[in-house]
Amino acid sequence: MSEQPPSSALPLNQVILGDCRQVLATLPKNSVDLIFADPPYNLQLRGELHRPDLSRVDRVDDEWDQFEGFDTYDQFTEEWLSACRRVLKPGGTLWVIGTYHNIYRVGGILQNLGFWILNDIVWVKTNPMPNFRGVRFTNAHETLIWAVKDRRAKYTFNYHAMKSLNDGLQMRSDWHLPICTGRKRLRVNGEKAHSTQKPESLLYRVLLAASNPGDVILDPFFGTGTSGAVAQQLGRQWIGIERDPQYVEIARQRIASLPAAPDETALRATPNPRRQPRIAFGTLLEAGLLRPGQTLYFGAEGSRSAQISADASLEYNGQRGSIHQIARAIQPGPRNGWLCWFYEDPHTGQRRPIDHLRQFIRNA
Amino acid sequence: MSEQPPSSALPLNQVILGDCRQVLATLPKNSVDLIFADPPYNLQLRGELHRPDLSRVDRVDDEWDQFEGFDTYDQFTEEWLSACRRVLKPGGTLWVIGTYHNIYRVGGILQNLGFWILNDIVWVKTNPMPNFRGVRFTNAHETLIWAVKDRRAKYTFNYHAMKSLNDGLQMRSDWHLPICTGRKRLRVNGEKAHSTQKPESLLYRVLLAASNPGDVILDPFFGTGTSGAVAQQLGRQWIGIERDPQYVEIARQRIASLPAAPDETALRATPNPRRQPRIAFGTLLEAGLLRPGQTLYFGAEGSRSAQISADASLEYNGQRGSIHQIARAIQPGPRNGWLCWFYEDPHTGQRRPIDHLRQFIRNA
DNA sequence: GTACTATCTGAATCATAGG
DNA sequence: TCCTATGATTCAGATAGTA
Repeated sequence: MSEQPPSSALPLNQVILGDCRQVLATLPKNSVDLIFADPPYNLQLRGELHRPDLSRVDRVDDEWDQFEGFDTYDQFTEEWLSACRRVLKPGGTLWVIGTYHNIYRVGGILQNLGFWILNDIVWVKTNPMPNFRGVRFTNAHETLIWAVKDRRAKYTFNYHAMKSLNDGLQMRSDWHLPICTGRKRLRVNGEKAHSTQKPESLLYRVLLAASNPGDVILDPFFGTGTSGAVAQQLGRQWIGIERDPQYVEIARQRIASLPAAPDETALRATPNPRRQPRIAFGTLLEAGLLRPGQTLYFGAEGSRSAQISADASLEYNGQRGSIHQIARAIQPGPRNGWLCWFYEDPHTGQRRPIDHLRQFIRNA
Repeated sequence: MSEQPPSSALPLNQVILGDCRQVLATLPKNSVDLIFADPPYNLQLRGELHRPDLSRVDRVDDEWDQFEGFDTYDQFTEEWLSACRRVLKPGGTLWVIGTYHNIYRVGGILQNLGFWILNDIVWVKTNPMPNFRGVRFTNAHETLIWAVKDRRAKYTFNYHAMKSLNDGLQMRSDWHLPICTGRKRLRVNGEKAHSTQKPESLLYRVLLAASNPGDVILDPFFGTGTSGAVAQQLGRQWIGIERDPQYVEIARQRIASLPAAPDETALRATPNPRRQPRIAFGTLLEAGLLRPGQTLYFGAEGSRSAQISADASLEYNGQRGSIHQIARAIQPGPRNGWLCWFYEDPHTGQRRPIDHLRQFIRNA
């Protein structure tokens, strides 16, 4: 769980009707853990919402108009990305999904705003729509960008949960998932309710990877509410912002009809192995497991050795320092002294790593 | 074949030493059919990285990848992209490869310059380097952008060749190919000659998809010349531009030592779509296990033989078709081409069924 | 020659708590 | 902000060496 959000000020688990640029300005800054955004592809598509004559809008072949189109889209993009950045916690992360029509604009602008890209992910569609005219490659993927607000801040990544989800191997940046079809596709009067409904499997992986139960998930282009539905089922809090009243209504009904969230044990992701309490090397002396003057050997077989001083420093060829420092002096590079140094078992005469003695302390 | 290039003015099949921004300015405009560009990625790596076994990762720290910031990188990008655009024919296409470090800058800028994106392609690596610290997703892909100079112009896309290469299914925007390792990786004194050498299979697919024999292929960041080597083997003309004299020398030697290009019939792409076996025969070509123009023998001892075309079809006595179709043409009845056709082992001279190579791929 | 093992490596924005 | 100590962390494939 992340640090406590000022959740009293947040309209949690609600769909808010409005343009995300204005709505986001009303929310407290540094209050959201994760933002998932599925923005409109370009200005032309946005225009389609207002003007019925799609073909005219689509026939932008004049170079100036084209540039004009990019300019307007870029401005829109910069506005909603800035507004998102303000409400994110420093270690909060942004996910944006798009295609080649818009993702290069979005990616460049979010970098300019100071977002730090952690990965880009390709959603490889197992069942994409073919290219009917045979003039290009089948457009079989979409791209997600995962970025943190502040490069130096600690972000949430449930590494072990992802590894577990991927059958014991590290989760990779290519996700092979089917598109949303069949019963999962929301319909109104037989027609699909939203033209770009994302599959819940995609959001499941995003939220499981980069948030914890109780975290606040915000979606500035909520549409029919896939992100909210998955957040609800995964025990996350959510905020949806959507401009279209019809979508808002569909999303509200969709989420209201969900079963109650599973209990918390089911939601807990594969945890990181618990951090072991820190034990100082000197503790081994105090416990009598090693004594001053005793010899430690570098490696299980090598001949190099050092003497333990009463203050738990090692003495080696006139040098003096911690088990880590002396190990690095012998073999430059990152060294964990606990694994480098061996003591001689007084009974068997065998060498054992001093890490065994530390385990002994920890278990006691 | 595209319209006639003013090839007299072009320095064909040569590596030119110099900065591509200056060199491109000396070439005639509207003269090049396809540009493949693998620009510096601007990786911005910080400290050293070690594997869990404490071995050090040999990072990309070449001088050519150092930029002061996004501003400098953007300016550099705009300059080389503009210079490329000038020499391209109106229907010529540009391919650029990159990762999230740079591809959003590059993609945005090329759109601003008037390039029209046709597809983006993800090269999904079958054997990427893992994320050793477990703090992100394994970075398992790179992105290629395919764009045409003039949106209204006719560009080259060998749809049926791609379909044939993909075993009768439309070629998709996700390409699953291994990275360049082992013997294929050029070395100097045991060290890799170039830190970012691309696999030939990737260039093979690019050039087969978007160019025709005789076309002029230009690479402004030639490096050790993978694009030129593949162009040569596919019967395309090529121009390489490279700043580093060492890379230039390596590339020249590499291409000079190639076998002669196969004849033109072998290179002609299939005019008609065909049916699909389970494993694509074309994969053997992409993997470099067989090459265009190579001879296959019908049976382990017979004298009948056929030539392999670049799009993985066979040519036999003026007939053209899949390994199965041609096998049936020779011996009517149900035939499994994988078991009928034999290749000659280059070392032992023995004939072996191509099914061995399929097994090799399957095991790999 | 074969089978098995050990070693090496690849475009990577690769840690964090505590003093 | 910097420094130090401690701990957490890898997959596929090729090659070389050994039995």
